[in-house]
Amino acid sequence: MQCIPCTRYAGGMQQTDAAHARLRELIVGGAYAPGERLTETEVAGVLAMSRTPVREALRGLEADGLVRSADGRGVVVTALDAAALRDTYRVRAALEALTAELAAERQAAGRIAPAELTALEADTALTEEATAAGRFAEAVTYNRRFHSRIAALSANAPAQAVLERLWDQIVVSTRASLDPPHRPALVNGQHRDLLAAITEGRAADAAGIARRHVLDTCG
Amino acid sequence: MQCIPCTRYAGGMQQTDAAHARLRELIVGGAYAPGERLTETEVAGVLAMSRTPVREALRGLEADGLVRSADGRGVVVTALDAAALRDTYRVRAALEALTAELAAERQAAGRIAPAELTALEADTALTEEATAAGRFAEAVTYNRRFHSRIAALSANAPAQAVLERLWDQIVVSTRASLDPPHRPALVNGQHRDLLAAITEGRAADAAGIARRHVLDTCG
DNA sequence: CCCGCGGGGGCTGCATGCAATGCATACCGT
DNA sequence: ACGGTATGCATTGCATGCAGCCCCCGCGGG
Repeated sequence: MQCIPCTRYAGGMQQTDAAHARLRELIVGGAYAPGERLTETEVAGVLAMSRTPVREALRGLEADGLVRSADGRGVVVTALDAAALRDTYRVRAALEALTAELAAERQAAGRIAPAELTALEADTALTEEATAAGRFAEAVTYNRRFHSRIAALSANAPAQAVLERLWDQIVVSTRASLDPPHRPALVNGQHRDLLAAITEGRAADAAGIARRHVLDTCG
Repeated sequence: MQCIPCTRYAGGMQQTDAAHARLRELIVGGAYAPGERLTETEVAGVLAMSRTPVREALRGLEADGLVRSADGRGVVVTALDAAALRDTYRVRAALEALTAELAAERQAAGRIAPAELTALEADTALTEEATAAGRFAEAVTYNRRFHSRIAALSANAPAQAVLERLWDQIVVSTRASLDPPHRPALVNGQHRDLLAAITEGRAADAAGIARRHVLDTCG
């Protein structure tokens, strides 16, 4: 269960937040399949808390697009159909283009620490290794980290937040078909290209490569 | 109090949804100023319901980015500073470019009813009229409707949803300074250009114009 | 006069009770 | 045997009670 960049796991961590985080992990991790139904009562039992925080957590997941309300009958894990998935990929492509562009601009302006780029390179290498070794689950994790890191380098919080949510939704709805990565060589090559464009501060190139990359992985 | 395209005001409308919708109107409408503090108890009193639905509504508004949790002391209406506002505008620019591009593509494919384009033209004209007559609040309303309509024409639900949220946030944080529209002539001219690009199915042009338009209105 | 400290109040967070709703099922009449 | 209806159950939505926390204010000591 890849512990995704859990935003602010520190501080409050009330039961509602705990329930939200836990359920998110379960859904994104595939423990609950798309289409599966969750009732507050049942979840409350599983998480050993009362229905109130569970209820709020479910509403939060609904706002995240991970579940849909079943109109008074609990919630259902969101299953994006092909069309919705394509729409989502398009939004992601637009935003990854933006974050890549911004990251490249910041690099050109000397506002990015070299260690950040090194880490990015490391993720690229790890993704390639895992792919080559057939450890696909691991590759997916590194892949996501690569993209998340670029989003972080853009220093654009709203874009970052939206992208995280989109990524979650995509993971859930493509889990069934994602195990064999589509074209590993293409993907990894594009990662290299993108990394190079950012490193060299070529903003427009970075944007174009990122967009193309996302749309290529789409279907 | 511009009655924004209230999504699905029909059907369920439980107290939680009512509270969410009502509070959103109040915040976006400016009745609650950025930085203002809201407590569940107080809101529950004002809306004449118990704290439970209010509590959920506040969480929903937080997910919408309209309020921020004051860590146990209620919530505070979000006030975006200049940097955050610029980041938000950049995300909006990327997404408006996407929706304009998609709308133009759909038009080129003959998938858009002429009446839709007529309505778009009408909004443009109304915006111009209101601007010329100095009725700025009205102009803002038509302006938003113009952009929302294009988003709808893109037939991309995720993009549409994100854009609505961004727009709300921007309205709240720019209300103080928005009353005098920045460069009316420029804005209206860009609307015409965008409308033309979409009508003629020039997708790439539409994307570029939309992006430029949003970034120009930014600051 | 300033600083530390303790009590009180307000507010949240959670649990639980209650009523309403919608569905499934079983029963009864034909 | 079949259709319609009534009943029971599962489950939500909301209200309220209770405990904990934090902040503020006032008081006493230095």
